[in-house]
Amino acid sequence: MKVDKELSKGSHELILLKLLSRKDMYGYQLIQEMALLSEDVFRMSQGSLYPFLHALEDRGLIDSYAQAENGRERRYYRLTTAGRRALEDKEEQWAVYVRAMGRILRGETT
Amino acid sequence: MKVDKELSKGSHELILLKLLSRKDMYGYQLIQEMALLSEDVFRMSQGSLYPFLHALEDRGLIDSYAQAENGRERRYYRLTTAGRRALEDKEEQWAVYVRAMGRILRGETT
DNA sequence: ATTATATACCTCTGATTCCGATGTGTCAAG
DNA sequence: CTTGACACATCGGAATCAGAGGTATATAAT
Repeated sequence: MKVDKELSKGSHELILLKLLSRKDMYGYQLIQEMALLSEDVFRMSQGSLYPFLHALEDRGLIDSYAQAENGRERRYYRLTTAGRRALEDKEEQWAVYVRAMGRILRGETT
Repeated sequence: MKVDKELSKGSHELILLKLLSRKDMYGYQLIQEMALLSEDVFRMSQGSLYPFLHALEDRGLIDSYAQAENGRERRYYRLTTAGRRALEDKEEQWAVYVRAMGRILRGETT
């Protein structure tokens, strides 16, 4: 099942930072892993991914290095220290967000 | 705590439909209830809300009626049958979305 | 050989979503 | 008689994202 993109939008940063926190990855690979892990709920397009990665790099949350593998040039992205901090922050925000939605959906008064 | 708006964006439709499924409400009231129930995690601005409500009305998910209360004119919004269906759909999508994010954050291979 | 497919990178443009700023007017409290 | 909470609304800009398009290589199929 695919959810409306308005929902999955906005979680891209958290997802990418999280994936990169486990191992360095290149763009194409990030798209595949994201789809695999989420069971196809998150399918980020290349047109979204690459500008996004460049922006994260500009903000200093990730950096990158080129590496040739079986003749193909790949650009690997790696989480920086600032990126690791940003990830922690995002994960906490995610938890807060989910709890808040839970309260609304269950209709609790507190 | 307030989460980055990129996260809370996209949940507006689900939240509004859910609130209206419990009782008819007017715009200002929706903003207040949303903030109260979410403990200030979701603070929708008027500049977002009213165009949003009009759009939901155009799509037939809600309708509205004016009602005067202590001299003040209020426009109450009410969920339609189509709106109720949309809400069910959105709630299911929300569950799918949260599960998928959970898998990614926990790093499960399946 | 050649064609198709998967891999791998990238940019540009438009659509959509949302918020801040701004505007109108009412009511109650000081 | 002014300030602040209430209540409605529009407009313009900022940000996010996907689709369409472009380049190029490796491999499998025909």
